This record gives sequence, C-alpha cells and structure tokens, in this order.
Amino acid sequence: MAGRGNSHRGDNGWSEWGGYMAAKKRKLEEQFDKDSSNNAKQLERKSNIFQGISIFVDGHTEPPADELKKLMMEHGGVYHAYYSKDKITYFISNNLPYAKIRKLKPNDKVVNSKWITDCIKENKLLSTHNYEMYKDVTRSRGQTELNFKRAEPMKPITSDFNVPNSDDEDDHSSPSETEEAPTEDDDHLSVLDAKHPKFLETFLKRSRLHYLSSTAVAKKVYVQELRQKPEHRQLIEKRREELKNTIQRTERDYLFKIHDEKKEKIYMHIDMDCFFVSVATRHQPELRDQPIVITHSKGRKAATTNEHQFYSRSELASCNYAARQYGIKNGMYLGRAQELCRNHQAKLLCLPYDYEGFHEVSDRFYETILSYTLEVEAVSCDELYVDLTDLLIYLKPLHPLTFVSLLREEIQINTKCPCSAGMGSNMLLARLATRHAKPNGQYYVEKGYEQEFIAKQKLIDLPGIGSSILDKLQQTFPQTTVDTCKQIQNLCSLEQLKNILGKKQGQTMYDMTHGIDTRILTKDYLPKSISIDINYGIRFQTFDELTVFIKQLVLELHKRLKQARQKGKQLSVKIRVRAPDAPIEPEKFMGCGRTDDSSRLVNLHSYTDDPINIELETIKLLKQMNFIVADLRGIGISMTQFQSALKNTSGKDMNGHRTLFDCNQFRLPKPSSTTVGNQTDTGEPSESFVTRKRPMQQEPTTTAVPQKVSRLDCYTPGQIDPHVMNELPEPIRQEVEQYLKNPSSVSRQNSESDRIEVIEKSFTQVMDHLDEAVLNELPPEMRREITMAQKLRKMESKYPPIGGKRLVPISVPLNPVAQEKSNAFNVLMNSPQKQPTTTTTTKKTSIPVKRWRTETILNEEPITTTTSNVRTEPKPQSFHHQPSIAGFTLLSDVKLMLREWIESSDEPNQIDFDLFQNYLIDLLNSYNAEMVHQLVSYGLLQLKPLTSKIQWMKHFQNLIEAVQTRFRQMYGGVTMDLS
DNA sequence: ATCCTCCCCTAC
DNA sequence: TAAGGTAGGGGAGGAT
Repeated sequence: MAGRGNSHRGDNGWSEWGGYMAAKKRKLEEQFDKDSSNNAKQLERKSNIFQGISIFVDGHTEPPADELKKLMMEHGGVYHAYYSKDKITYFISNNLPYAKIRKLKPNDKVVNSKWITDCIKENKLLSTHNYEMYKDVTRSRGQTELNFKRAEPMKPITSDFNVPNSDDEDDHSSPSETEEAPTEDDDHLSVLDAKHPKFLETFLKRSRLHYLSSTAVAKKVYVQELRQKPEHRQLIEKRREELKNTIQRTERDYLFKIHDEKKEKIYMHIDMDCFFVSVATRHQPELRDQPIVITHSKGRKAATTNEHQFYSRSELASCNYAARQYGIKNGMYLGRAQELCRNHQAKLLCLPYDYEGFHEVSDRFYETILSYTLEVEAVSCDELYVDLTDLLIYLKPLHPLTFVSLLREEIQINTKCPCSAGMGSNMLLARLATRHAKPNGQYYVEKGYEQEFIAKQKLIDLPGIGSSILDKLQQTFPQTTVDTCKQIQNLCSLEQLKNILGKKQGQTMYDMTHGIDTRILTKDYLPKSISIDINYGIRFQTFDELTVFIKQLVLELHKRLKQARQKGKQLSVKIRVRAPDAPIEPEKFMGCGRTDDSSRLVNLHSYTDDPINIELETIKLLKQMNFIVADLRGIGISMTQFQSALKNTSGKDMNGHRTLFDCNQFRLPKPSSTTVGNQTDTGEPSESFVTRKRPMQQEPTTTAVPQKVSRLDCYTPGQIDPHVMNELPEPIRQEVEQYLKNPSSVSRQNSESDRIEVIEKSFTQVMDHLDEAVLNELPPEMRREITMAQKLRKMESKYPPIGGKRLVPISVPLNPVAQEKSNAFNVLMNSPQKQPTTTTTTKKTSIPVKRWRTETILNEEPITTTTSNVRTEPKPQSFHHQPSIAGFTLLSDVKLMLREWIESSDEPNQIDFDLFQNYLIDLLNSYNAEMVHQLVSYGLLQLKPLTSKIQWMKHFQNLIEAVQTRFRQMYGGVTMDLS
C-alpha cells in the first residue's frame, strides 16, 4: 500500500527519513545504552536468555513497548527505539501492515510479543517458529534496492521504520535516504493531483471507497464461481454433517418447531462490526476499549493547544463502538472526531489502513459461512445475506440462534474479529435485526413478533432510505417529527406515499414500514455497468492535461471491462465542475468542494471495450459539455448495455472495420416499439456465453445422486437446484422434470413429433396443473422458477422469442413460428433497448427479481395477458424452422454472405465471429449438422489459399473447436469430419 | 402512454 | 494536507 511512499514527509510514520532522524535515532540509542547501564543496576538482571538478541517494537503490543524494553534489559537483550536494518534481529509486533512488511530485510523476523514473555516464563530462548507472524517476508518486495539515484546506495538504511506515535517526526525530510523505487525520485514531485502520472494508481490503491466497491463485486463473483464447483458442495455436505454430529442441543432447540413445515423462510443478515477497525486491531483486541478510528492521517497534532490547531480533513473510514459513544461517525473528518474526543477527555487512537488485513479477514469471513451453505447473497466484503431455511431443516431441531452463535463463534476464531447477525422471515427483517444485534451480537425477529418489531424501527435505518428521502417525508408533515415506521403506518396511505415519493419508492416505503419484503436472494450476478470515477485531486489547467488523464482512466476502464469480459454499447461521461460561488480550493485538501454535475451519454455503434474507441467517444462527449477546464473537479466514465463477452474471446474490438452486420444489406429491421419497460437497464444476458458455458442439453433435473459430478457441474443458478428437486414430492417432481426436459435430450429418445408433443404436454401439465395452492407447497426457489416460467410464457405470447437458447429451456420449442422469423443474432445486431422482450425475459428467468413486491412486478409487467389467456399453441409442422443469420436461411445465401464477409477485411471482428458461431450452434441444435459442415468447409476453402487471413484462421480454429464441442455433446463424443 | 436521458439517492 | 469509488434503483421531464 503505502510502501512506495510518495510523500517526502514522514506523516504516515513509514516514509523515509533523513539525516535528522538518523541523528535523533543515534541519540535515542545512546540514551538507551545509558539507561541500560544505569538502570540495569537498579533493574535486576534476571537472566541472559536474550543475549545477542535485539528487538524493535512496532505499534501496540501486549505487554506494551515499555514493558518489553524492561524485560529485554532484565534478560540480557537489546531494545531499539528505532528500526535499523543492520541491527534489529527481531521485529516485535502483533499487527503489522503489509506495507511495513515489505520494508523488512530478508532475514528479519516478525514475532509476536508473546514470544518474549514465553521465553521468560520458560527461562530459555524458545524457537520463534510458533510466534512468527509473516514467514515469507522477502517475497514481493520488488525493486527496492535498484537504481539508487542519490547518495550511498550500499549504506545501511537508517530509518525505514519509526515509532509510530512519536511526536515530532514529520517536521523534516532529507534527501539522504534512498530506499524508494526510482520513478518517484525522478520527478521530485509528490503525487498530489491528477496531473501526476502516478496519481490514478496511487489514489486507487489508497482509496477506501474504491476498496469497498471493488471488493463488493469481487465477492459476488467469488460466491457465484464457488456455486459452480462440485467439490465445494461436497465440502458443505461434510461440514454440515460434522456440525450435526457435534452439536449439543439445548432445550430451546427442541422447542423450535417452525421449520417442520417448509413454508417459513428464515433469512440471516450478517456483517462484521466496524470492519476496518476490527481488522486493524485483530492482534491486539485489548485496544478495543478505547476509541479507535482508521484514517490516512495520523492526526498527531490534534492534542495540542486549541489555538492554531490543525484540523484534519482526513475522513474516517471506520470507527469502533468506543468512538461512536462520543458521537463519532464513519466518514467524519478526523478533526471533528478529535474535537469530540477532547470534549470527553478521551484519547483517540488513529490507526492506518491495513488493506492486506482487510482482504484476509474478508476471505476468512466468507469462507467460514460458505463452508455451510451456498444460499448466499454477497453484499460487500464484510456483509452478506444467507437463506438459512434449508440448512436449518437439515440441522433440525437446532434453533436458529444456536446455529448462528456457533457460526459467529467460528468466524471470531477464524478472523479474530467480531461480527453481528440478524434473522427474520424476510431479508428486510434480518437486516434490521442485525442493527439491533450490534455490536458483537445476534437477534432473531421471531414469527409473530414481526409487527411489533417493525413498528419501532427508525425510518432512517430502513435500507435504501436516506436523509434525502426522509426530508421529503418530513416536509409533508411539518407538524410532527416523522421518524419511526409506526408513524408512517399511521400517517400515510399507500397512495399518499406514492404521491410523495413516486410510484416505486412509495410502494417500497409502504411495504418496508409494514415489514413486508418479498425479495429473495440474488444469487446470479451479472454486472449492468462498469465505470470509473475520480472526484479527488482533479486539477487541470489545459485540456491537454485533461486528455492525458482521460487516457489513464480509459485504460483502467478497459482493464475492468476485460476482466469482467464485458463489452458495452453505451458510454457515458460525467463531470463535476466547481460551483460558481464555491471557492477555487475547497477546505478539504484536493477535494472537489461544491460542484455542479452533469453527464452525457452516447449509444455506440457496436459493443466495444476498445480503449481507443472509448477514449475517442469520451473526448467527444467532454467537448459537448461546456466547462472551464480549470474548474473541473471530478470526472467519471461509465460503460453500460453489455453484450457479455464470450468466454473464449481473444479478439480485440474491430471498430472501424466494415463488419458483417454493419452492412445495411444484412441488417434486419429493428423490432419496433415492442420494447418493454425497464428493458434497457437489464442489458444483455449474453445468451451465447451462458449457453456455451453451460450447455443446456445437459440434464439438470435427473434424479441421479447429488454427488455425481456431471450433474452438479451443470447445475446453474437459473436451473433448479438438484437437491431441491430431490426433495419434491414424487408426482410434482416428475412433472417438473418433464417440464424442464430440454429439446435435445428429449429428442434423442423420441422422434421429432413425439418430442414436441412431450414438451408441449409437459409444459401444459406443469402450467395448468400447478395451481397456486400447489405452487405454494413448492420450495421458494422452485416457486420462483415456475412463476418466472409462467411470466415468460405470457410474454412470449405477445413477443416472439429470439433464438433457441434459454437458461430455463422450457421456452425453446414453444414458439417455432416466431423462431423462424428471427434468431439469436438479433440480440447482437440491434441496440439492446430495441430488443424484443424475450431477451430480457430470458434474463429474468436467470436472475431473481430483486424488488420489494413480486406482486407489484407482475402487475406492472406490460403483459396483461392472464394465465388463462395462454398463447396459441404452435403448429407442429412449423417446428422445422431454420435458424437464420442476418435474415438468411438458405445455404446459398449464407455462403454468399460468408464470402463477402471474409473478403471485406483482413482482420475479422470478434463480434461477427461470435454471431456466426452462435448461428452454427443454432444449426446444430436444430439438427442441421450438414449445413454446419458445408459452411465451415466453405469458409475454410475461402481462407486457406490466402496468407493474409492468418487472423481469420485463428478465429476460425476457435470457432471450429466450439462447434466440435457442441457436436460431441449432441452426438455422444463423435467429432465432425472437417478435414 | 411510453420511451430515453440526465440526473439524484443510497449503500458498502 | 489527502487519497470524496462505484453499482444500482428510480424519478422528472422532454421527446416520440
């Protein structure tokens, strides 16, 4: 983190020092020597166990540094007040940030202070083996010894480390130290603002907010990936088994009967208590009684006189509960926090960020929970929801509170940090319960107590409700102070709330204040936007300077898009410009102060992640917005409307090339106003990606044992959990299995007409016979799938589906007539907002609706068709449809197009390849392998004689591989002959 | 009436 | 000094 300190000042306590500090250190050590010789006479020399051992103590230890110093002296060791590379043999610390570790020399050992006390207890020098905190200190220390620019390269470095709490250390710096990497020395500048080439990197590395947002995404991805791993499911089974065998049940447990019927859901919300502080003190928990905050500033000058006091505008990333007691809050300026502490004669302890530690604790937190269940929705690095329903059924009659206390205990052991958990019958109640539980506690809103509980909740504590929304409410009722749910219950009707807050927010507010929340866990994560925003340190004089920075931003954005394998079709740029009446420099150093914000977006010609293209468009947008460069205080670039990039995408974006589907001749008319509300923000569900990754002809619903790898492997979030499936009552299961049977697997056993019949029949059975009563008997997960399927079906009656790919394969054969008209390529060819509904519907089947009221959604869905008004059944004969590409279905047409495409450019466009590949796979899916063979051979024929088509050949190889894979899947391992 | 764009709000 | 990022939901109001 701060390892490559850019500052010349020793403000964080870990920057380099100069001659001044060297001199001071010498002086202190002389003093210590004197102390030793003088005081040692007073101090009884008890042993020589530390003969030849010298230590440096970092930070807070138990016992404290003073005591350790005394102990060293009593037992023949040496204590150094300052770190010195050539002298220290042991580095005593209970909590060492990674930044400091990086500065240790190769043989340094970081040892827990307990080693010293234990040695004394045993009266011998113990091996440090069990006390070492970081074994691999030398790893990744990078180039710190390289290329010294000034002064004595080989001279032992004096003061890499200093005593963090010493008082007068940041007054001087000196050019004599040389530890840092050359680049920082080169430009003699601190990385102050965005003009500095390293600004972005430095800033992001240190930004807590960046940490929070990036780790939140990372955790969502992590959980999702874990869900795909069969071996993890085995681990869970093992862990559950262990738990079941070891727990001793209490009387309370046996009284817990709710889960005897499966109807009642139990959610848990769990998060770490004051995460950053807990992590920073995890090896010195005894510190936690005093007020502690995490800041970049050390805030050392605060305790001096009131006059001329420096007022730090460093924001608190986190404060512990001892600090909150004085009114200190997260996000507050350090100066203010110090003020509050001073008012209470309390001393505020400022600790630095320990990003490495955050990662470590966060990982362990997640690992612990995930070892019991995958019914998890990740919220952030230290917070998540769990659907405990199934787990508790398994552990029956274990009481939820018993389970959660066991879990929390395990988390405490694994992370050395406390956490709190709330439980309730919905996610809202669970979340509010957590608030009630904090710190370090748990709370269960039991059945029957929901109303009582919700009524007393503060409105501001409701998730999604902030001061702004609260103000709106308050303004409507000037006569009373509105602050609890109860008050809203009494004061406002649903209509009234909708009037005040708008339709959706009004409904949400109404539901929440009544304790209603029908959301279910969002388990499949698909990003809707990827962006980068910097609103700190933005100071430019010229547009050129800005352009240089834009380049960096765009590269970073590109990196993120690549990493997420996303390409977007809509780019938007946001700027913050100093408000006319705001001072040029705000009170916060390099802050943005009060700004006027504005944004512009552009719909791109094609899906892209290409930095050059993005940069170009960004600059264009910026130029559209009139602003004075010198007044720019913040900038953000955001990509939306994704076509999820394909897994095997290697290609760059080929913008500017004439591409297959840019040609008007190939363009299908845009589906006109068939778009449905909110379609646009749901983006592209990337059918081809999903399909290829988890081919749907695999059988998610067979009754094979859950452990069977092939089956677990192909379980996807959009499909029904096999475990759930096995728990269904037999008749229902059969129905659902049939209903879910996908066309290719069915058709392997049946003739085509049989197949249609089977599918239609099973569909009808499921849809018509699973009435609401039955539906309610189903596990919620299943219920959701069915509900979605019903919705999907309704929508399809109005809007024809595109293509043959579905996460839930039920819709595949349903509307062949419509399929004939269009195909999956539309998805990629037309702007997303113009896509027919099915695209979105597909997605909705795979992503749980995350809303407060499912009913609302259903009602608001633009499809008004009722269940009885099912769409007309397709004519069987029309099932023999041909997939089409760019509107063509005839082999000769497609061949012609293929040739034109190949001739159009020496560098193919990946998107086109993706489209083409999808088409071929569609052909395979409709049992037209012959045509696939013809087309691939034809393509190869076109390419082979031309050396200029090397890129094409590469792409073609990939394509052939994908096609072969699909072919093998369909025809039991046989490979298509393409020689 | 239904969209799209440009915001604003909230959360971690 | 200080590191005020980002994703997502949704409303207002103009365009269609």
